[in-house]
Amino acid sequence: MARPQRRTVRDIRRGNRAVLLRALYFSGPTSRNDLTARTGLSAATVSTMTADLLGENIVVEAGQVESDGGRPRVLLRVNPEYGFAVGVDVAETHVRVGLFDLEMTERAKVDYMLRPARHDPELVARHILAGVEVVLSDAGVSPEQVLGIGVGVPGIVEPGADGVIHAKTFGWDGVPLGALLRRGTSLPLYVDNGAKTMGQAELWFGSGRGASDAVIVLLGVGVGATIVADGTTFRGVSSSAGEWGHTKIVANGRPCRCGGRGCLEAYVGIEAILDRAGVTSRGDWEEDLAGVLASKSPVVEETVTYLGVGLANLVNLINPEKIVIGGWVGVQLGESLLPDIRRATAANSLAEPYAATSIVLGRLGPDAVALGAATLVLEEFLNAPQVARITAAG
Amino acid sequence: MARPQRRTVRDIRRGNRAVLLRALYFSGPTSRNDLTARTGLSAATVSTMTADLLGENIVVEAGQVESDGGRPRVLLRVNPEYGFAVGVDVAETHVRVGLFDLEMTERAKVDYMLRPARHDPELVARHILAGVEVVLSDAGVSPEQVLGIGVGVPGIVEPGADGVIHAKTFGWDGVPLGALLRRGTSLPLYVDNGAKTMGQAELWFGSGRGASDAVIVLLGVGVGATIVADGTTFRGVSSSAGEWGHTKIVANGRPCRCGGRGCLEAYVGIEAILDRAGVTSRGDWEEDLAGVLASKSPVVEETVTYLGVGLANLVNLINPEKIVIGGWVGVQLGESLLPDIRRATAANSLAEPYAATSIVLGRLGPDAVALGAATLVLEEFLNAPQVARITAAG
DNA sequence: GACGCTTGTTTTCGCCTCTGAACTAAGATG
DNA sequence: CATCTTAGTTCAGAGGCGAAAACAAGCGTC
Repeated sequence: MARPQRRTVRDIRRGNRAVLLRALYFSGPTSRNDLTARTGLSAATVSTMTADLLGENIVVEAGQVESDGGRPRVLLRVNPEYGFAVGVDVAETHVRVGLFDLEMTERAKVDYMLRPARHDPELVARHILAGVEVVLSDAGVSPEQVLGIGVGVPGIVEPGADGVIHAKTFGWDGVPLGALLRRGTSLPLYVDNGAKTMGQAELWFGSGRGASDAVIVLLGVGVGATIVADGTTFRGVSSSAGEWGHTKIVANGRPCRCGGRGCLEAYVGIEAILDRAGVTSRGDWEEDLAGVLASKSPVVEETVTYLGVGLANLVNLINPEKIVIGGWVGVQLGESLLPDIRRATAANSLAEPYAATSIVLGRLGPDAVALGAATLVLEEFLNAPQVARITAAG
Repeated sequence: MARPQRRTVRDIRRGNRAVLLRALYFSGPTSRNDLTARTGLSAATVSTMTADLLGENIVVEAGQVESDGGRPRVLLRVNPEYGFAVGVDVAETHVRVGLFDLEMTERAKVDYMLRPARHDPELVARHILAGVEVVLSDAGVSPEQVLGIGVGVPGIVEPGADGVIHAKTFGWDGVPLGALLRRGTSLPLYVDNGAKTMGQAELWFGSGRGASDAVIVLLGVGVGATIVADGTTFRGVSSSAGEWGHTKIVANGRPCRCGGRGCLEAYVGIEAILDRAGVTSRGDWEEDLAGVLASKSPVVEETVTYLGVGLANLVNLINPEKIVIGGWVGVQLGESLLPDIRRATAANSLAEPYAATSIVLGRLGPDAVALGAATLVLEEFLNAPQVARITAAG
């Protein structure tokens, strides 16, 4: 029934430091003066703390701003090169590895194609480890500068150090990807579900920015969601919360590749849409979907309705401030049909929660999964900037 | 993106005091020695803090326990009579007001019948205010000893001081119940949805005890849920999260009294069950339901299936550690059909989250709503024991 | 250009909290 | 009654915060 186990006077410093660092990160270049206002800390505390951070090279000066008739403000910002984060997207058809600086600017990236149905865990792990070396050397960054590696994968990731993955549709059942990777690197690892890392990206840098209660849905080959409660991704007891794609919207409905029936994914996943439209794919799903959308087939309207039902269930159950529709299928549908999707959602929601929700499209492209994975590293950095690193660097 | 705005050294004391008080409350009579172990605080801190609490009469001694060969331990407990909480249940057919001590023992209660379709807000408010006076005088408790009044109501309660309620099925649309009550009392008020207060009760004192990620569902005339994430009730952006009864399980299905179609409530709410079974009620729904359950009608199996779908959606989306089935319909169904309900849920859930969930029956009776409402007061007390009160009392 | 005015940043000082260690309390044992 | 054991209290020290004084760095004015 709640477990805030705060304790000693040192925790305060740590906590306030995190607050300050976050303010600095998200407010761009800011003066100490602004920071006192933004954080609620006293000027004295801001002064000593920024002095620490400057000394550790986590924060750097960024020019001055004249203030009418007084001492000019010195602007401060997080040093984007203090450290780097690797973000990895393990998808159905490829493994993508990106290197980001602390501002989440991509410095290098590399892709490895996967032959469908060839998702050998060892191979994937080798791709990732090779990719890390490639992006580091491409960008001229040394491993000591890397704060961690975030990995977004399909399926359910067990909590725990081994990063064990269950992804039925991927052919992975109990694959300890984290352990496999740890054989090749000693950097901190963060393995998470890809829909969640994409959600993290949209929440921090995309359409979800600033929302504290939000749902970011991913529509693609699979269908998933990230539920954000009070600013934090909601994971549930075994980290599998958000399996929206396999919630049932038609009791005893269409069979789904998960083995169940009537799942949302069996109506609005790309394979389901094409199947229902009677399209036999020649390989390019995006083109196929464009064709369906252009055809004015009744399947389009049905899809919108089903999607509306799925979204409405989120509205009623979660009562989010914002719903972000992401994933390439989601964006492609949304670009032409967003008003219809909103209408369908409204028709199936209670009035009050619907009125409190805005439904928008994601605005990060296909790199969102890798970006979000890197953001896991950033989040950790902002929460507890390692003093150990600093002494090593200094 | 998270807002832990901790600040000064005083917050530590407040936080640690709350930790200590909670440990004391939930561990029953305990020695200071035990408390150091339970809270992680140092013996010194426990000593000074318990001295404070004893001085304020919030904590009292409760005997001794000999320890083989040393100084005996002095047991401490929260003083159950330090203060009292009023819990109110505003239901379709009655208003119930209960007075509880800090141990949540009911000291007095009173009921007021409501004629169906006669839910005049003024009348309800008068009943509540009258009820408070009655229970106080029955129990010989003075208003100064009351820490607050919790009220559980149907429908959606807007966040804010006025306790504005939207309950379509109740005929209330924008009723400021909080404001109405404040005209007759100056005690702290906590107005919340009845399904949520019931959930609170089951979470703190019933089958949900100890779970930090749980869902407590209420099946009765209406159908709702309390979602507990990390020990805290999840409310969403406008406090309406948990409207499980109006999530859709059959796209375009049976019409629901909310105006929508295919809602879970339209299949497993009591009216829906009786309607689908072709029963014309003669007024006693409990008896009617017992009749349907005894009849071996296929409606029973269907109901279990629909309920399983609804529960499975919670399992997939929320990934709770525990699902508690409450409400009189839920308990009546569960008593004979729990294994079937579990089976139906398993059939519609993903394997991993289902394996992590246990589905159990609620064990608090029909008073759970009022008890939970009073628990809102208790929760506040445990979080921030008012020093103002103390100086006034001492 | 000296002086005051304004605004931003740092330093000083007092107060608060926690903890470890020394100390006191209260019983058991022989 | 001396000693042992366990429980609880007191004290000194370290670390943290905020208010306010001090310092810094410009502008404007006479």
